[in-house]
Amino acid sequence: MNKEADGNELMAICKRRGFIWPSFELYGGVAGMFDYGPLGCTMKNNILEVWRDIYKGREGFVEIDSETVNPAEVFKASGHVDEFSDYMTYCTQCQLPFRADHLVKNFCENPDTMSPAELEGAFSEFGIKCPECGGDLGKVEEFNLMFKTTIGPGSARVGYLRPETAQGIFVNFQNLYRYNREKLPLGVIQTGRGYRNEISPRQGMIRMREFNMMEVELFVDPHDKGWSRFPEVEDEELVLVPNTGTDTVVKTVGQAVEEGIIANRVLAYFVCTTKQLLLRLGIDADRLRFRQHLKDEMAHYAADCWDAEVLLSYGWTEITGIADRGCWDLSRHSQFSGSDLSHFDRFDEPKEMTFMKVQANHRMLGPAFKGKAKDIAAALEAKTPEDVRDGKIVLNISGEDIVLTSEYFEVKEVTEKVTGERVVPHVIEPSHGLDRIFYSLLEHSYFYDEKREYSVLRLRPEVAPIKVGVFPLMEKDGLDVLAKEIYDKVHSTMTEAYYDGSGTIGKRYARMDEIGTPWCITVDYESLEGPDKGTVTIRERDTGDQKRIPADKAAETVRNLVGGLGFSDL
RNA sequence: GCGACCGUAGUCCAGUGGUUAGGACGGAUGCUUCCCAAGCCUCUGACCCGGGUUCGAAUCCCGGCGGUCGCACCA
Repeated sequence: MNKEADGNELMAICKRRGFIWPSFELYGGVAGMFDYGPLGCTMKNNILEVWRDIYKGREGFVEIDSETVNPAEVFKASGHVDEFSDYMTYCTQCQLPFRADHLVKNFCENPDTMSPAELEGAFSEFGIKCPECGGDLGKVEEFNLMFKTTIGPGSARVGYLRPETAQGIFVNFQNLYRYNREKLPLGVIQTGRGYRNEISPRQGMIRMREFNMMEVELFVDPHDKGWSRFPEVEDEELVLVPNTGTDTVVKTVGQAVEEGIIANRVLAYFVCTTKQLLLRLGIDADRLRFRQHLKDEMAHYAADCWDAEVLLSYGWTEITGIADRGCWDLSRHSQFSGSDLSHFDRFDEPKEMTFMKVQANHRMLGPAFKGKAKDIAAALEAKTPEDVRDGKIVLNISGEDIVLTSEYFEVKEVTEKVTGERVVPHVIEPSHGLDRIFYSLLEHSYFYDEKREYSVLRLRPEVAPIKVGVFPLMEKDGLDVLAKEIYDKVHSTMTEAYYDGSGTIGKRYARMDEIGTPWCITVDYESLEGPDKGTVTIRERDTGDQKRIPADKAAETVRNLVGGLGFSDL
């Protein structure tokens, strides 16, 4: 066993010590589902708090919490219903799976609109066989990566469990925009579960059917993709794998933008923010890189996308994606809902704008069209000079084509004072897979200590579920009384402590090392009498070094250490 | 979804038709002034589920569920 984590040994610790448990083991288990045990739950919360500290604390973004079950309309607009739903068939002979609509492509007009029965009909009508072995094709089945359900009794209202939390933010854009007093940039964060009905989940916690996300949606002015704090990170280095090749390059954030490797400053800033977050959590810098999505790899909504990848026992694995989703989401929701989801971009000073405009001639329209004149005039003025053909404009008013000749309108130059324009905000999305980050931290902090002959999790104090073990050297002679007093003072939901008086002292240290507890406090006989009366020892996990500190300062000391104070500065 | 392999205490392994399923580690308890998984006592705890064959099944057969790996699928 070496420094690189052995996935099995690590998973054994996780299961044994209560980080994660495969779900429903009592009933045989379900692949791709895991429960967080007490230690895992605490550690997961700690990761969330660090993420919140950066996005809500440092950047001042706002947090919401939206529904996990969404009506179908949401995912029709987002594109997930179409993109995540395929008709599949299997060859009855060689069992290979095929997209049913692809097989009938050469025979039918609109294969993607056909029902399963129509597709099966087409197989027999056109004699379509398995392209691999020529065998008969089986039944056509819909395979959708989203979990489907119904909302309310009956099956009238179709709903889906969200495959990402992002849509909850997009559908609340108007509320959030007003909350932010109609200003951009507008940063919104949300954490919660997403669901994908994976065909065959593998790789443990890496591909889960129900998973936790920490998503950030930053709405920016499409004309301004800068970021005010950009200068702070300009000189920080990033390990990048651009999609122009397969080479890894090291560039500063500033260089990456200047050389056009990363599309814009705001995207680059959040690539860098992601690096800061991951390193602060305890990802090994040598096993972290940012890889740009290939053009054909990009999700249907993404304009540019960088993945934070970490090296795990499974290979390079995506744990965070930072995407520029452009105006896709808001445009689509605007189109499907009929609501205006734009931002009014006020110019610094109003512009005098001169342009050609179609103006209705009300004097002629009124007598000619009577009651319809008002609608016609409005429709007419919505047209542009380019709509004039052969001196005429054709309008369609409630299904009726109306041809207007030039006496009913005038194309003239007008000068207007324009104070701003409506734009659909672009979205920068750093989306973090919480479970994947959680697992990566365990792998990167896993260390087999040759001297001690057991495994140690070198977790950063901020994420370690238990901050300090509190032990009496022996559970008698009043040592246990003092140790329990100290435990009571130190232990809180933010600074979890663990009292242990059983077995030998070495065994207790080992137990704490194995779950990543950074420090242990031990009450010994010197604590009770002699020159060191009133002091206790505190031991550092990674070095085994010990110092004596006053017992009544234990709680304060632990808080300071968690806050970043060095052990050697005690 | 297909194929191969696999399924025994919390964990790792033994048992391959026949008494009460055995060990190690772990966990609990007690003793020893016990600072790095020390020793000793005692205790705890398992044959994935269902059916079949058999006098008798953890063991053989069938089915299911689950796992690992490969293929396929997927971010």
